[in-house]
Order: sequence, then C-alpha cells, then structure tokens
Amino acid sequence: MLQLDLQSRTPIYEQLITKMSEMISLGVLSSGEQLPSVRALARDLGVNPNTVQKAYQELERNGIIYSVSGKGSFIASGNSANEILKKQTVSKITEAVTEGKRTGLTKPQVIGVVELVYKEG
Amino acid sequence: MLQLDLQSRTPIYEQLITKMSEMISLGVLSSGEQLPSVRALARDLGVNPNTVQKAYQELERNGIIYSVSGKGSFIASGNSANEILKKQTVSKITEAVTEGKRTGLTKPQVIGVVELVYKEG
Amino acid sequence: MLQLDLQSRTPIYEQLITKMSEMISLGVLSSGEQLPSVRALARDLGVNPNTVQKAYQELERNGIIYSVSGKGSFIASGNSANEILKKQTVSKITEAVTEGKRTGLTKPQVIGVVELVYKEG
Amino acid sequence: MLQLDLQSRTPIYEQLITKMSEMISLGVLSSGEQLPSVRALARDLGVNPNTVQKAYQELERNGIIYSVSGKGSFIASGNSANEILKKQTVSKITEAVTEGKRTGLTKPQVIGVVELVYKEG
DNA sequence: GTGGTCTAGACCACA
DNA sequence: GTGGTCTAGACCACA
Repeated sequence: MLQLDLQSRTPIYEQLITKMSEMISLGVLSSGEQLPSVRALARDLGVNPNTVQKAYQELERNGIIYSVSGKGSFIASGNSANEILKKQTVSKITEAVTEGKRTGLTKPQVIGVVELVYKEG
Repeated sequence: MLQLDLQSRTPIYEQLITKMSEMISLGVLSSGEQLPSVRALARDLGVNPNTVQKAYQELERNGIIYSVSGKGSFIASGNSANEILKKQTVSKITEAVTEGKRTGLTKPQVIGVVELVYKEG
Repeated sequence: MLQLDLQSRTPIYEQLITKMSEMISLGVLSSGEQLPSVRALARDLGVNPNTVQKAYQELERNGIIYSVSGKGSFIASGNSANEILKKQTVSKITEAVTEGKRTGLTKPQVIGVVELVYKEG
Repeated sequence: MLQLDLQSRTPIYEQLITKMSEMISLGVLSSGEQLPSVRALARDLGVNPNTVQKAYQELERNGIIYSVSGKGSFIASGNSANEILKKQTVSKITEAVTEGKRTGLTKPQVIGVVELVYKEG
C-alpha cells in the first residue's frame, strides 16, 4: 500500500500528500483515526523521516490532519481532503484541456480521451 | 508575444518549447523561416541564453527546427510540431483525467469541465 | 472545568500550571485544600500522568502547592500564586508590546487593543 | 545584522521569518530586491542551509518573498510583510493582555506596562 | 550559482 | 514513543 515512484519528477513528499489525501477522501482512513508515526511510516516506505515529516506538516497546514507533539498525528474531522483534492484535480484538467484547445484539439477529440479513461478499469 | 511565467514550476525552457511549437503549428511561424538567434531571443525575453539554447536543442531533436552552423536556426518543413504537441497534450489530459477519476470525479463532471473550457474564448 | 488546548503550541503542563495558579489565586481552590491525585486528574483530563506530575512539581517548586508523601498534594498557605502569575503575565505583555513597538504599532493602537480586551466580558 | 538567539525556545527559522519580515516592513529591504542566497545567508549566520531554506519557503508561502529556482529569492511587491507582522503581534498582545485580565491585573496596571515600553528607547 | 529535495542521524521537549 | 528542529552534506534541474 501507498505506492511511491522514487524516479518520478514529482517529489516524494508531494506523492505522499496526494496518496494520503486520496486515502482519506475515500474513507480508507477516517476522522479521528491515528496515522502511523513519522518514523514508522518512513521505515515502511524506505524513506527518510524528514520526508514524511514534510508531507505530514503540509497535510496539517491544509487542515487534513493534525499533529499533537508527543502523541501522534490524527485525521482531522470535517474532511476537507476530498474538496482540496478535487479542486486541485479540476484545475489540472482545466489546464491540460486549455492547452489541448490551444493546440487545435477539437472538443470531440478531448471528450474521446475522457471516455477512454472512464471505460478502462 | 511569447509570454513566460517565471514563477511557474514548469521550467522556462519547457514553456519555450511549448509556446514555440504552438506558434509553429498555428502557422505564426512557417516553414523555412529564420528564428531569432539564441542571444537575441534571450535578451528579448530577459532570460538566460542557456535556457533558450536548451529549448532550441530540444526542438531540433524533435525535428521541429534545424540549425545551420554560423547561419542560425530555421523552421523545418513537413511540420511535425503539431503532432508532437498534440501527443504531449493528450497524455497530459489522460493523466489529469485519470487522477480525477481516482479522486471520485464522475464522467459528467469531467465533461462539464471540458465544455466549460471550450465555451470560453 | 480546567479547559486544555491539546493542539496549542504551549505545552500542556504549562497550561496546567497557569490554569491551576489562576484557580488558586482566584480563590476557587483555597489554602490547605487537597488537590486531586496525579492519576485522578490525569484520567479526568485525558492526559498523561507524567504531564500532571510535571505540573505539580513545578507548582511545588514555586511554593504554590506542597506534597505530603503518601497523602497527596495540598494548596500552600500565604498564597504566592497570584504574584507569580502576575509577574509572568507582566513580562509576557512587555514582550508582546515591545515587539509591537518594533513593528511600528503606535502607542494609541496598543492601548486600543488593551481597551478592547477590558471591554469584553 | 540579523541577530539570532540560538538558545531561544523559538526555533531559528521562526526567528528568521520574524526578523526578515521586520526588515522588509521597515523598508530596509524593498520590493523587487534580491535577497542573499540560501547558502550565503546560512554561511553568514553560521546556520545550516536547510534552516534558511525553511524560513524562505515560509516567507514565500505568506507572499512576502518569492523564489525563482536557479535565479534567487526576491522581495515580493505589494508588501504584505507589515500587515502580517502587525496581525501576528496584535494577537500576541491580545492574548497576553487577556491573560493579564484573567489574572487580576487592572486596566491601569496594563496600560502602565504599555507606557513603560513606549517610554524606553 | 541558485533553489529544491533528500538522506543519515542527532537532540529536545513532551506524553 | 512522538512530533519538531537542526546539522552536515549530497544530488538535481535550471539559469
């Protein structure tokens, strides 16, 4: 679980943020639940604690989790994870499609791509 | 012309590649035409010559432009710019939409976004 | 009673010290009275016994309470709680106002803040 | 310049943030100006580059400076430094004064403290 | 040279 | 044990 792509251009800590946001927004992890400690998760993922720390702090800044020094990190209530994720994704799609339009892709072509993605899996 | 976003996370040289590919594929610049020299363009854009150089090299590697030592850079004929651009954009869209699907966006929602983009401008 | 903010940056044991000093100096708890045991208070507050222990020790060191081995903790007479508290608070205010002055807040502005606080509640 | 207290309980990177915000809001550093590089400032202060980096990133997140990868860090225009600083300080003062009120300090006493601070220097 | 990310590992206060 | 900060130092892409 929590697959990382160490080769990717997107930093590990950002991948972590995205993956965890997804897990939370999908209900795999739910409100109030305790997250693995920074060190434990780092060990499991074969990654440096600082990297996990950075991801956790960013998630906290976005109100998705909260950390209590000396106790651990927990999933915040009033789950903003999903909304934040969706907003990010929608703007990513908008950007990509805008570029497509500028490049000369027609609307049917773009919609074709969308259909394809939703047909798979 | 040739607006760059110096703050953006996508490297300037990539922005340059995209913008120039677009201009070529849209016919703003056409086959055989000479491009501004690396240094001239760098000066105009307020950008490091290395950066422009990198963009030109990449464009040449993709057969979109060609350089003649001592004379300058020119737009290649048999314009592949458009196809290359489209391929890139299609994979960007695919990626973004896939993420959207994973996040729980429904197909109608995504198509809504597409409609929106094509309605504007 | 005894509201704690587990999220706050100021350690729980310090919050405990402040709150208890306040209660004592306000006469809610009075001279000679017995305090709840470390364990009982910890349980009631949902907090680690170590934390309560630390607060009690600090309060004892300041002569605000005293502990009798095997019997419990009691409120000291000749209540110094209030003076200690005030001293601490005065230096906190001094520090904050000094920073305000350095930042460019004018004296009337600061006094405005003070007025505001004393107007409420 | 830029005195740090390495012993202090407030982290170095936070001290850096505050000091730099002050310098900017006081006009010592002004809009568009380039800041010392992460490494240079770290060297000058005898501090690890990561620590400076953290401060710079926080300042960027607050819109006080902006960083261009490969070029450097610059002071943002539309100086929000001052407002952010003042807001922070005002809430610090409010908090301290509220505690003072709760502790039994009278309004004249608190105002006395304020007068004192503004008399010095 | 410049910012950004990351590892390895230490130390601290707190729980 | 737990989060938070920090050092020392490496590597990368970019300018």
